[in-house]
Amino acid sequence: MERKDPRRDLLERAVDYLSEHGVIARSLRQLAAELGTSHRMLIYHFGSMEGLLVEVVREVEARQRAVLADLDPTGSPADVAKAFWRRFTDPALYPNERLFFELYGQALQGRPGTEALLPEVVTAWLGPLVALGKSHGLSERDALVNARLGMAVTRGLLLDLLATGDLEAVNEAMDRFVDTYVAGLP
Amino acid sequence: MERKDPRRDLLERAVDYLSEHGVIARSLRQLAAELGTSHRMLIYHFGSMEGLLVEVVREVEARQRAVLADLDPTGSPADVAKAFWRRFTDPALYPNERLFFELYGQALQGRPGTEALLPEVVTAWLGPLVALGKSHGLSERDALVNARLGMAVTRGLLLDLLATGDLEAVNEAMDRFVDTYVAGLP
DNA sequence: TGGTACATGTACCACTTGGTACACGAGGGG
DNA sequence: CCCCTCGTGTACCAAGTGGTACATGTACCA
Repeated sequence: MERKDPRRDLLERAVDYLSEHGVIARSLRQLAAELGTSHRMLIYHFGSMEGLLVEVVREVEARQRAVLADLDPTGSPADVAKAFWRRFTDPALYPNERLFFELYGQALQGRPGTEALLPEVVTAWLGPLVALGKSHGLSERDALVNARLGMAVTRGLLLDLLATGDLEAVNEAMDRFVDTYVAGLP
Repeated sequence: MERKDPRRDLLERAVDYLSEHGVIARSLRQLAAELGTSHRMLIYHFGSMEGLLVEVVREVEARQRAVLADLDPTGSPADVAKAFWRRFTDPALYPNERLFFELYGQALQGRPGTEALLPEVVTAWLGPLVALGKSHGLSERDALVNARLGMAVTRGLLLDLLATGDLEAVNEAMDRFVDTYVAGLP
C-alpha cells in the first residue's frame, strides 16, 4: 500500500510545499533542504529544475481536474453551480489555487516548463462543462458559451477571493449570478 | 519637455520590456543590458532589485487605472460594458495584461515587492464601478455586487483570452453575459 | 555468494546573482 | 575658477545557483 516510489513522494511533497510558499524564489537547494533531502536528489529524480517544474505543473493540473471530477452532475444547473462553487471555496484548496494562478501567470509569460498548462487550462474544463450543459438540455453551442462564461466567473471570483479573503462578498456575487443568470437557463 | 528624468524613462522602458518578456528569470543585469544600461544604473535609481519591482508594480497598476479612467460612462449599462470590454481586448494591451496577471500570481504567493498590488487589485476598481452602477439607478448594495461580478467576468474571460487567443469565443461569452444579465439590470 | 540496479550523500565546478567601491565627466552656482 | 551634485561606467565581491563526478549504501535476484 504505502508505495515505495520516492519520486512520487518527493513530487507530492514538493507541490504541497510550493503551494504554501510559491514557486518563485525557491531554488533547488532551498526546496530540497526544506523537504529534507539534498538538491542532488531532485536532479536525480527530475533531471533538472525545469523538469521538476514540468512535473509540478502536471500535478497541479491533475489536482484541479480531480476537483472537477468529483462534481455531482445531478440537480438543477443552479444547484450544480452552487455545489461547484462551494467546493472551490474550501479554504483547504486555497494553496493549490494560489499555485495554479501563479503558474498560470508565468505560463502566460512563457516561462519554460510551464507552457504545458496553457492549452489545457481552458479546454480541459470545457469538455466536462459542455457535457453537463447538454445533459440539462442546452444546445452544443449554448453549452459551450455558458461553460466558458461559468468558468470565467468562477476564476474571476476566485482571484478576488484569494486577494481580498472576503468570502462573504464573493459568495454574494456568485449567488447573484447563479440566481439571476444560471437559474434562467434550461 | 520630455527630457530630464532618466529614472522615469528607465522605469517606463523597464515595464514595457517586462511586459513583453515576463518578470521571472529576468535579473537586474539581463534587464539592464537589454535596456542598454548597466545594472549599476538600476540599483542607483531604484535602490535594489526589490525597489525596482515595487515601482514596476506601481506603474502596472497606474496603467490599469488609466484604462479604467478613459471609460465613457454614458449610455446603457450594456453599452458601457461592451465598450469597456472592447477596450480591454485591444491586442496592444495584451502585454500589460499578461504582466498584470503574472504579478498578481506572484503577489498571491507573497513575493516581496508585489504585495502592494493585492489590496488595490480589487478595491481600486470597485469604487468607480459602483459609482457607475449607482448612476444607472442601482442601490449601493446591488451596485457593489454587480461591480464585483462584472470584474470577475472580465478578468476571467481575459485569462481565457490570453491563454487561448480565441477572441471570438470570449467575445461570444461576454456578449451572452451582457445581453442576458447586464441588459436586465436597471 | 556475488552482482547489479536503484537511491542517496559529499564534494566540487563554473557561472550568475544582487550589491558595493570608486573613479570620472558634465553642468551649474559661488 | 573651484566645488559639488548628478548620472554613469568599470571593476570587484561574497553568496548562491544549477549541474556533475564519484563513492557509497541497500535490496533483490541469479
